[in-house]
Amino acid sequence: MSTTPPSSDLPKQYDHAAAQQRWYHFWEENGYFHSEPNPQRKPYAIVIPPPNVTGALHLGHALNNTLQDILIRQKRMQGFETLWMPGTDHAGIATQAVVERRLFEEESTTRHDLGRDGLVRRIWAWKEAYEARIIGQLKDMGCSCDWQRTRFTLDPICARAVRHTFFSLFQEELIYRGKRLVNWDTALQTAVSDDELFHETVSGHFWYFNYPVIDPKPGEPQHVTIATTRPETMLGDTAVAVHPFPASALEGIETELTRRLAAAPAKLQAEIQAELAEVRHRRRELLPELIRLRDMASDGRKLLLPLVDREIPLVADEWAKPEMGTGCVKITPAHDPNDYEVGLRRDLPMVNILNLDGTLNENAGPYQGQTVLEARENVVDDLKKLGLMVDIEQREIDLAHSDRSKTPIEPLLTDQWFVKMRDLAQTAMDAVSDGRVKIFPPRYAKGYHDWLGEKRDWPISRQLWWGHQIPIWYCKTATEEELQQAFAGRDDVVWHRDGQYGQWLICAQEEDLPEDAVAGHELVREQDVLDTWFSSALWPHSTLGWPQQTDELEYYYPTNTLITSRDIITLWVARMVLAGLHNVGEIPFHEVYIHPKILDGYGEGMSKSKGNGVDPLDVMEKFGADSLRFGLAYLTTETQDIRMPVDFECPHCGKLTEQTRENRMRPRIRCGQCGGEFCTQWAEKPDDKVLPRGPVVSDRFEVARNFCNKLWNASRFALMNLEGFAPGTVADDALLIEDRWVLSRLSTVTRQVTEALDQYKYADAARMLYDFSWDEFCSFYVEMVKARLQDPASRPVAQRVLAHTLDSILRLLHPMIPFVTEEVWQLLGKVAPQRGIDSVGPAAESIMIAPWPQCDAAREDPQIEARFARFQEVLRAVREIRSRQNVPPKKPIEFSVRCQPEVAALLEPMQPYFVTMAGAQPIAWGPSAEAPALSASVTSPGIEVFVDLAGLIDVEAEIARKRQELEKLDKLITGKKKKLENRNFLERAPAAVVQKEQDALTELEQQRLSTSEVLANTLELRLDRTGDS
RNA sequence: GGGCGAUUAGCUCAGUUGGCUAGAGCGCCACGUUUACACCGUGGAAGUCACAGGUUCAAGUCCUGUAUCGCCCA
Repeated sequence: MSTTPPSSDLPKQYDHAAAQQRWYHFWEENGYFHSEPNPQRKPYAIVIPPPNVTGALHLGHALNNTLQDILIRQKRMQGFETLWMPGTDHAGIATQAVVERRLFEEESTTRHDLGRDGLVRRIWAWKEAYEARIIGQLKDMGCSCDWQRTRFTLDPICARAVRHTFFSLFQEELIYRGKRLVNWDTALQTAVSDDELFHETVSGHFWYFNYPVIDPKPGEPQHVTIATTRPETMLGDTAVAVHPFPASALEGIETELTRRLAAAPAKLQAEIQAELAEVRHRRRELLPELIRLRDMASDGRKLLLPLVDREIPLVADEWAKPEMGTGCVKITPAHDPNDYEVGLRRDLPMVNILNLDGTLNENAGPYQGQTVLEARENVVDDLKKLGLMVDIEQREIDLAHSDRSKTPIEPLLTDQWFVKMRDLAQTAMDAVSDGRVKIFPPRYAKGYHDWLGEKRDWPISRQLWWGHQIPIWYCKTATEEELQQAFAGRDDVVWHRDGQYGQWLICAQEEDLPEDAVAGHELVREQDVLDTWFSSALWPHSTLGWPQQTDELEYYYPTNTLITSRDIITLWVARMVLAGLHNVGEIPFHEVYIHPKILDGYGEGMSKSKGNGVDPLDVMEKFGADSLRFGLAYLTTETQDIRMPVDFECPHCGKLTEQTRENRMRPRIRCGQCGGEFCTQWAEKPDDKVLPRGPVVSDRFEVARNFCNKLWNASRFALMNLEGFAPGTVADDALLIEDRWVLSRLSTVTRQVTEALDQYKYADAARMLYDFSWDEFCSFYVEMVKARLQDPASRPVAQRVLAHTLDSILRLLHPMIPFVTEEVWQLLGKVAPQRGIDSVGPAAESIMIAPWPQCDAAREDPQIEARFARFQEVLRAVREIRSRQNVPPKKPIEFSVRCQPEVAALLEPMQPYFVTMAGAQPIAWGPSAEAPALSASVTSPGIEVFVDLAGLIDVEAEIARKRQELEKLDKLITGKKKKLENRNFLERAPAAVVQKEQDALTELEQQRLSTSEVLANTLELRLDRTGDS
């Protein structure tokens, strides 16, 4: 058992660092995080979205994991057998890229120097380091993951699941090998994905060339003119396209522009006007030519591709834009994404002219061996010599570059592996549309359906070394009989014929095949690895042991909830659903909660590359893990992303410097207050790095920090006043008003918080608990119970209710702020180990495993709550007058309240509390209560409060006040009257609403009457006084 | 270009099925160390609910359009 400081000597400020250390170990050592299948209880399971081992966790991860831990801790307290399955993701390309970059920067080594095994070893070392760091961060945050079950997407258990999945998909012929245009990085010689590109505008040229027409008919043109920014690609042209309906296309554009012109603001009109003129010009001058070409295309006319002298067709396709260039476009299907689509549509040959290193191959004829740029120059020269070049324009070109090598990307047609999505996608769509998988907020289901609905085949191969190597062996020479013989009696090897290359594709389910597995033939292993998402798609069942039918799989699957961010709904969530359905025959989770994104002060997403990120460790160091968690939960609303302006905190003087777009990438910053310099995450040079680091923080966590501290101090008060605590139940008639009230509110809040968390309304739950703890428990209950705690007669009941209420508040808050609640729970356990008011029992040895509070409808008392509301209203009025009139806090005052008898009846029992909480003594209640001659007043619906301040009143202040009030009342009364004079309103609005408005008007008029009376009195008094002096 | 979301106090955000005399925290102003808390207490000031139309007895809330910002997809 860990030690806690004696309760008599608690610090005024909660020491988060000490508590975090103490209690995380305590929980872990007691095995509270671990879960085993237990038929006695219902399971509740969450699988973590495995963080990349690329780097440390950022604030987005902190949010994601906080929300999961809140649910897991709540469900654990609710008695479920809860499993939070942790782990990390190998993140193929990202991790390999990071390690390769490091190697190059630090050792000037490339992956080719190290070789495949060498590189993979280095990446494993990186993974070990970062996995440890990530898990450390999650532990710092208090995450209650079952660490004994930690998985990694590349570990043997996950690898086996990947092999089995690949095998069965291959066996079912849902995996195939095919061509695909990829973004080829010629420097690194790998394909890169779309999100690893950046676009840069470079200055280039637009060349116009003529392609001769073969055997033109009389009246037909001798040439077709095309334009291109990449002349060398003409060597791979397999067609020239012209629009199939140029007339209607141009007409459509003109109509659209005319419409836009009419609607456009003045400043845009000139631009549209110019476009319109251009289109009209084209309709007159160019259209007849385009129609002629279109007719030639449908007549099957061919062109002669210069330089390589290949016959290519003229085709009609909508990709040719009649409003652009010459209206004709060359088609290079193997080297342009749009042309590739045209090639598929028009069934054109695809001629690849590039080697993997970026030089031209044998299909480029005389240009073979030249680089792209050399070929470009030569092609242009040669076309010029042939007299086929008609024009050159200077032009800005948007060029895709590889983020990793910073070199231009070449689109390249290569062999890739694919998963057929038609049927798999449908199963995943059905699971959501028939409600087996529910997505929250529901609007995100649209993107899920739209994306899956395209049913595009999933390219799963990557030209990398870090990942699951595809379990395929090629064999060109064996016959089918030889394969059957070699693998006789084995059901873990299947093969299909690859017609395109005349070879066998052999897939092995469990074990790698030796090169000589087929006697007399060589097997060659596929070098590519699988897309990372292929392994993460299996995460919910692979982590539970699939393909083995483990107890865990049986018990926890399907898991309950998946919590993730919206950018991977398609990449990950959709694929988990279809993989789960395919492999296990069951959805992977019942509900998906999509949480907000964290943005910076400018509304931009936080990212490493932008330099606007916040490190959760900085937040935890300054504010504590509880504050980080509560702050994030408090901000997690349904529709809003979380905007978080951030500051650099000067390590010398503590002064904050706002982080701006200008300074956020700087390696060093000078503090505006003390002039001291500090370094940032961008520091790389030694003379920057020696400076102390300035953490990036956000004051948005102050609310949470203050709240934790408030809770700590209220607990401190309770602990200090629970001395001599005697456990015992409390009979209803022993409860005082404030007890009944706080118990009533506690029950309501318990119900509302439970409901809010069930619907992933984290912010609502956090706000309700914040408001209840601070505004009701601290500001009222604790204040009101103080006197009773001094009196031996009333002390025991007060102690019991106080201990019980604090106990419940702690439990309700525990999922959000686990450390401070455990700290207090342990302290409370020392002074009140047995507690409860309905029944007395021992407190759980840890709040983590204490039962979740139940609401108790019998305690909910509208009468008491109404009484309290009135009390608070009057108390506020008295305090307002005191403050307005500058009456010293300790000076006793007297007041009277004019109100209906039933309101007076509600207020009367509260009399002693006015004395203790506002230093004010009521002297009269009810309809006949009169305003003293000299008074300050506050008027609110149904209640007028007068404070007798004879001789002390600041008359001018009251007069000004009353005049202002009258003005406001007059405005409201006019509005209400107008409404009530409106016949339509009286006739059409529901009677209850009309009545409500009528009552409100009566009330306002009453308030006005009273206020003007007081004003008149005061004015009279001022005259008297003036007369006196 | 398509889809989704946002726009409410100086800042960051709440605001249920239309019924609102629009709320909170921070910041600001005034007062205050009363036996848990200055990471506090009490009170106050502060809003053309982005803009323009429309529906309705009634619009912060519903509809249409515009502007600005963000995210996703091409």
